Amino acid sequence: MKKHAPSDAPWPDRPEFLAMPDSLREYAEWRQFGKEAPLFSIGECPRSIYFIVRGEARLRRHSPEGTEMVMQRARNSFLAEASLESAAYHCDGIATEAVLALAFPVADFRIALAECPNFRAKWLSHLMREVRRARAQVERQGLRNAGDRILHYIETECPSGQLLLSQTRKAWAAELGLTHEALYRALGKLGREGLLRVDGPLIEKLNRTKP
Amino acid sequence: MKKHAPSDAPWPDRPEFLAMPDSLREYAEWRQFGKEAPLFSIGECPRSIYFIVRGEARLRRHSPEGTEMVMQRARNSFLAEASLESAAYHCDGIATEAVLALAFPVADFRIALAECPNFRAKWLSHLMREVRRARAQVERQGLRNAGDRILHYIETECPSGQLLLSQTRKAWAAELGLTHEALYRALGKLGREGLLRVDGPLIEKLNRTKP
DNA sequence: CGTACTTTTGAATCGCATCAAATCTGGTGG
DNA sequence: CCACCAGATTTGATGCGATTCAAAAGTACG
Repeated sequence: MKKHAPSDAPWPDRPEFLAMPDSLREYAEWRQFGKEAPLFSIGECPRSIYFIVRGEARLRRHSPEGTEMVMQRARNSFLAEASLESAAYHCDGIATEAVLALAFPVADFRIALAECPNFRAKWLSHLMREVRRARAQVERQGLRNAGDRILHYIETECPSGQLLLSQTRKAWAAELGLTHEALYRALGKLGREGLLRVDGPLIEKLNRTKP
Repeated sequence: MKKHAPSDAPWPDRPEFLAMPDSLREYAEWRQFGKEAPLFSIGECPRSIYFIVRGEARLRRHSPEGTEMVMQRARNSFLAEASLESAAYHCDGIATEAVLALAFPVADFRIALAECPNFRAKWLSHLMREVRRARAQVERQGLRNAGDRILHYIETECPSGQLLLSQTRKAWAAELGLTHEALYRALGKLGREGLLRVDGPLIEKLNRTKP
């Protein structure tokens, strides 16, 4: 690990990070990104795998008409895991706030995966979780109703039924594939119907069945 | 491998299948499923990983209102790879036509992954491809326009620009997250606009830019 | 030949996107 | 501390496109 790690960096606690062999850690490089700064851009050849230590980064694409689509949000986790074997990035990687990240060279990453069984096992788990997450997102996008998407999001992302929104509602709308206006209105409607309790950034699903 | 393999079964040629160690093959079991038969159901504990040798099987879920959502189509490939470590299936696995499949016990599958580097490498590639595919599907569902989804599907699923539809259009509509009526109309419109050449089951994207 | 399903077209409806505009909020600099 | 500004939040009005319901024609299969 390069010497000049920011002193106040919290040490990542994710299993797939902890299982990483020291040999790979040696090659990691600390990098910082400002709000809206690109970690990488679509079409580029992946040289590093990023672990987002602090802040948040996203994988996103833009439709021809300009609508933004969010494919992944990474906080205290890896970003763009599937790029480990791609010849080019399929999405843009953007810091949505100030980001502190560890960059691992892909070649060293592959070697570590081949040589360290424990690390590999955790990485496999991580990938499978990512497949399930992406499929849950597909299912969510398939719901034609704005309210249903909101409820589905809370159900799949928040086991407790309580969502503490760590982003603006506008950004959340993009993640849900909605316009922000549609999100505001749907939140209001769900609140009035007693299906949701909205209190600032805290959004709680109430266990009533839809009439 | 159990003795009574159907004699006319084509031998799978997928790299992740070919790299499989013989030890794992020993434990595989041939299974057949009729049209619409369930390979497994949502909530069940995964006991087998299925490789679809002949025919097609799908991973699907139903929204509360009954709309069908297709998460994965498997032909000559594994189905529900992410269930290898789940306590329960998150989707239904359904044969959309007569299916011949190989069922591998999950425990033996995990052992083979741990012990056979070559197999493991192929499996990792396979998982990452599946992540990318799911994300492409997320992006597609994010397109609000029926025509855009059709074009996106051809672009991402058919490098040649030609799609030979191996399913009914109605089933394709479900995969695109559309009603079949919307799909028919959008196909007609794209044809009239000269963006698509539709000829029975062959659908070809023409390289004109949208006006 | 008949039945079940897909394909196709039509008309009405509904929800979301879009455009517009009025607050509200947090952060910056005077 | 306050004025100010950019962006988020919220509400309103309008239009478009997909859904829905309906029905006819085509197709596969026993």
